[in-house]
Amino acid sequence: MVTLKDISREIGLSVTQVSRALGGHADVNPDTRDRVRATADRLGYRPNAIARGLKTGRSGIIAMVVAGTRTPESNAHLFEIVMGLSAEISARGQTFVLHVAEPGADTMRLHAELYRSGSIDGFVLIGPASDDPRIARLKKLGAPFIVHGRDPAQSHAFVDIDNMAVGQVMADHLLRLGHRRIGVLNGVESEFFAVQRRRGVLAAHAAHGVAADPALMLSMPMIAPNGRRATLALLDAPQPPTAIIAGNTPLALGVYQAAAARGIRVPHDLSVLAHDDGLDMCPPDSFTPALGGTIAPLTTAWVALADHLADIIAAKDGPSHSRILDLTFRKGCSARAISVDTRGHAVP
Amino acid sequence: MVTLKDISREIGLSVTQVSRALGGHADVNPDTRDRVRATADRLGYRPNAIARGLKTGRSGIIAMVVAGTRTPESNAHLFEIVMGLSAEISARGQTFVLHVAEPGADTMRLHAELYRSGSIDGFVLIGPASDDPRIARLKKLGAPFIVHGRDPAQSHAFVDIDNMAVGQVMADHLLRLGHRRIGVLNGVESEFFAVQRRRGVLAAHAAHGVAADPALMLSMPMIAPNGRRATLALLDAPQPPTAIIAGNTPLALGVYQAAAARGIRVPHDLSVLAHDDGLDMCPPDSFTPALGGTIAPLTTAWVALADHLADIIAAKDGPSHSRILDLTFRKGCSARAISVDTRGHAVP
DNA sequence: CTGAAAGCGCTTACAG
DNA sequence: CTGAAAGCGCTTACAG
Repeated sequence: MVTLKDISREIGLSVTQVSRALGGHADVNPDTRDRVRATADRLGYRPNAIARGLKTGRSGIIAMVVAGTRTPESNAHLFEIVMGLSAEISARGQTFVLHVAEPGADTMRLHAELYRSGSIDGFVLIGPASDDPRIARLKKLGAPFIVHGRDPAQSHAFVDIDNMAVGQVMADHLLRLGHRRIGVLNGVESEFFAVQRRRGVLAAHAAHGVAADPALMLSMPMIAPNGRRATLALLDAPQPPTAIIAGNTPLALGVYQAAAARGIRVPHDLSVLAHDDGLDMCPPDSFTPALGGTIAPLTTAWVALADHLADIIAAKDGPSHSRILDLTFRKGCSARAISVDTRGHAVP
Repeated sequence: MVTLKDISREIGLSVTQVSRALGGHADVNPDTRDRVRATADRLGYRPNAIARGLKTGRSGIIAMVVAGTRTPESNAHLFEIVMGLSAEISARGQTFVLHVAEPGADTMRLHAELYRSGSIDGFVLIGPASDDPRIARLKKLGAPFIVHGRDPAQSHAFVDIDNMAVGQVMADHLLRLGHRRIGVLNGVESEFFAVQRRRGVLAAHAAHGVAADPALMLSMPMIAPNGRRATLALLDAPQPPTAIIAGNTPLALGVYQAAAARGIRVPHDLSVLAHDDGLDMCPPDSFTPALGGTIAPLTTAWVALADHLADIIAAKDGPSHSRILDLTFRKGCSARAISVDTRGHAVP
C-alpha cells in the first residue's frame, strides 16, 4: 500500500505538507501542490480510510440492518431500497453496509453494537413500526440515523411522503367526478401510512359533505390476489361502489381482474385510482385503460435519505432534518364522471 | 465512546493489560481477566473497529461491487445472493459492503480504488464473464477475492457447482430411460456454466453411443416465456424430442405450458427434467407432475464463499481455496421410460 | 509556505 | 503476571 510517507520520501517533503497538499489546503505552494498530486497519482496513492477514520472519528460508513428470514422470499421492494440506497451512498464516496441479521436476532442490540464499535457513522431505518424500539435505542445511543417512513409515536428525522394527501387527493378527485360510494383497498392499518391514507379519504369525504361508508373501506396486505378478492366482495355486495381506490398498483391489478371476471368495464362501470410508488412490478401505463392516481417515485427517496443523513452526521443544524417528498397526480383513463341518485347509485 | 483507557482508569490497570485480558491471552491472571471483562461489560465497551483495523491491517470488511442499472428491474437472484451473503458474513462478525456502481462505471477501477483505500479485506465477485477483467485486476492488485462461478480463462479461487455433471446426470438419466431424442433448453452459451452443461449432455450421449442432434439443443436466457417458445418450436418440428432438459425451473415451467398448449402430457408423451438451484420462483414440487432433475441449493454457496474467502484473507495455505458444491438428483414424476424405434421415435 | 509533534484507540514485541 | 513504549497512517494545531 502506498502511504503519505512514501510520497514524502519520494519528493523530499514532510508528511505534513504532503497531507495538506493532497487535502487541497490553501496554505501550500501551488507548485508543491501540483508536484505532490502528480507523484500521488503516479504511485497510485489512495488515502487509507481506516487511518483517516481513526483520526477524524468518521468512517464514512452508513449501515442498514435488516431482519433476516429463513425462507428466501423475494421482496422486490426491499431489493430496490437496498440497491437504490447503496448506489446513492456509493456515489458520494461513502460506504454502504448491509447487515442482514440472523432470524430472531435482536436488531436493537445489533444497532447498538455496530455503533459502539465506532465504525458506523449513521444508520438508515426502513419500515418503522409504531413505537419502534430501534428508534428509541438509536436516540438513546445518540447515533445519527434517518428513517424511511415515520413513527408518529416518536420524534426523529425521516423521509416520507404525505400519506394523508395520498388518500385525500384520490378521494377528492373521485368525489368531484360525482362518485358517492368509493371503495378503498388500503394497506394493513397497523402501519402508519395506511392509517394516514384512510384519514385522507375521510377528510375528503367530509370536505364534500359526503358520508363515507365504512363497509367499503378494506385493509389488507397489498398484493394482487387480495385486491382481486376484496373487489369481488365489494362488487357482489348489495350496494357496490362506483369507484375504488387501491393502495398500490398490484392491488389495482386485482381490481381490474375482478372487474373483468364480473364483466364490469373500467372506467365505464367502475372508476379506479391507485397510488404508484414507481417500483411495483405493474407500472400504471401497462394497465388498460391506463391507471390514474397519485405518484411518488420511491427512487427520489434515496437522494433525500443520503442528503439528510449526511447533514445529521455533520451535525449541521437547520429547521429540520426531515423531508416530505413531492406527490403528483396522474389522471390516466381509469376514472370517469358519473351522475348518481340520492342514495349514491349510478344513474346512466 | 468507551475505550480501553476508560476501563484502565476505572480499575487501575494498564491499557496493555486490559487489552490482553479482553483478548483472552493466556498470560493474564484469571482474576484480573474476569474483573476486566466485568468492567468492560458494565461500561458497554466495544473495541473500536477502526483502531483495531489500523493496527492489524484488517478491517473485517468484505465488499461486493455490482453494476448499477438505471432501470430498476427486479433481479430476484441477485437479491438472494446479496441477502444470503450479507447474512453469512454478518453472522461471523464481519462487515458486508454492497457497492452499487453508477451505470457505466468502471467496476475494475472501483475494485482497485476500494482495495487501495485499505478498508476492504476482500471481495466477492459474482457472474464472472470469460476473461473477466475484474479478476485480472484483482489478481494484479494482490487483493483477496473469491468468485461465485468460474472464469475458465483464468486461475482463481471460486465456489461453483459441477455444471458438466448437471448436463451429464440429467442426460444419462433420460438415455437410460430409453430416450434417444432429447431436447436441451440451455442458458446463453457465452456463459461458462452453459457451455459446461452442454458438454455434459454430449458426454452422456457419447457414453451411451447415441448421436446427439444439435437441432434439439437450444440456448436462451432462462425465463419461462423463452422455455415455452422454444418448446413449441421443438414440438412442432418434424422430429420432436421425447424428452427435454431445462436449464432451470422457470424454463421448465415454459416447457409444461407449451406441452399443455399442444395437448401433450408430461411425462406420458414428454419427459422433462430441470436443474434446480433452490432459489427460482418455481420450486420443483409446485409442478404437476412433480419436476425431476439435478439440485444444487445456492444457499449452501454463501457459507462456502465466506469460509474460503476468510482462509484466503488469512493467507492460510491449503490444497485449494476453491470448492465444488454437491449435486443431488431428484427423480420427481416428470420422466418415464419409453421404447423407441431405430430412428429414435417413441414406440407406444 | 513548511515541518516537528501529538494523538485518534488499539495491539504487540520487549523488558521486567 | 504486569507495564512502558512503539507504531499502524493519517490530520491538525502549533511554531517557525
